[in-house]
Amino acid sequence: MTDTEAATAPRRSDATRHAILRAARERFAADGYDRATIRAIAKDARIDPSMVMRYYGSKEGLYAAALDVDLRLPDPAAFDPQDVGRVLVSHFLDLWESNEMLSAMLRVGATSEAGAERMQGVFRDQLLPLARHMCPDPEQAATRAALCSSQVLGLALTRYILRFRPVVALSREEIVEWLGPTVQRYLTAPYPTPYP
Amino acid sequence: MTDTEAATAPRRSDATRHAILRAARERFAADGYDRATIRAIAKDARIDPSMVMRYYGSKEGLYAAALDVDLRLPDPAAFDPQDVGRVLVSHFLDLWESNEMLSAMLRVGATSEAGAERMQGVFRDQLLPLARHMCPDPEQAATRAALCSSQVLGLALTRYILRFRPVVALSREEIVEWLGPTVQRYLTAPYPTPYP
DNA sequence: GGCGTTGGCCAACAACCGTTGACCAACAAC
DNA sequence: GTTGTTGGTCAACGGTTGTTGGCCAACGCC
Repeated sequence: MTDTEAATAPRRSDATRHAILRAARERFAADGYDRATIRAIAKDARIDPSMVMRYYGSKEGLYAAALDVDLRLPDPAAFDPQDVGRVLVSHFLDLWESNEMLSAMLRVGATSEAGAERMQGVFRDQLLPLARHMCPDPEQAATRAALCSSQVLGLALTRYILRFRPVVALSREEIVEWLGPTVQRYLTAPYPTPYP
Repeated sequence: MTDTEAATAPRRSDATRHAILRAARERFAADGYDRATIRAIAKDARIDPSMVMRYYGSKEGLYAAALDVDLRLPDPAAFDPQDVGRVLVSHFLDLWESNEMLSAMLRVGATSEAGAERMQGVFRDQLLPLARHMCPDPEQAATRAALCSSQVLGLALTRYILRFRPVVALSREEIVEWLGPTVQRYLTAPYPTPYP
């Protein structure tokens, strides 16, 4: 620490910090904001609850640190614009199943005001630029991006949170086949409902 | 009560019971299961918290009584099968905006296991029969009904819970125009994606 | 060796939760 | 007028939560 904000030599406590974050994501994803207690998170990370406070200040602070989400959306130049629907749905499925962060974010978003606002930010900042590149009229980009998120989040909600049986039973390919065209239409269809 | 389970003459306490239920629905819708405390609900209903326990046994019991949801889905014979998408989306919009029960159910469903199971039941029991009437292959009815709910609940989530700005800004007609065809396809399209 | 910093545990606090049971006013029945 | 029922309040219990502060062991530096 003698250095003035230099390359931050790795501290011994970094492992603990990381363990706390990992446990916090798991608990937030499984239990939501209220039921995910600091005590339970600390027990998972095998440290004392007071350590969580010391490293992250408060429960709110821990939540903010744990759910720093990057959707890692693909580059619009990397695929055929006519495939954007399938590509996106497939990507979100990957995201949701490889990482507990999104489930955590969704559960907390449905639980607390702060969580909802953070979620707004994530989808606005990351999905909107892609929508701007894909849709015919840039003025509609926000609306179209939001429509996409309504379907994608609806899938996540029914599949990972509410666990509707038929949605859980769907295979990855079936989901892409069903939702891909929907997302495609929301992003690229010339105007509301120009098909039968 | 002297009568053996007869027409139940209206008691004086019925008003209180009803006030409790109304307050409970509001609180569950606004705060979710955990944050909707019995004390707060009782204060809204202007009675003592212990009355809630007396009338509904426990918080779980209150929740079960407050969220006895009837989707009142329209009769399949009452509209053109080609319009089922728009009819359903429009109906769900009505439902969501006329009543706080659905918001409450969604928030609690995202919060607690019991809430999620109740929600499964509601959509399975009430949406599935309609799907059976509408879709080509009855074997797929469950899947198609679940896909519909994924889109409808995704809309409700982003509009009423997370309050994504562009979704909130959409007018009723725009929503019907955008989501109607999606729901229509999920219910009646002959097979996954038989269009470009 | 002495000593400050770091990483950690322990015990407690104040607040709030669901829940309980004792108590009370009003009213109807007899 | 007594008595039983109904609708309601009040005060408390036991448990859990986020949060705080004091104490302790290990290590690096001089």
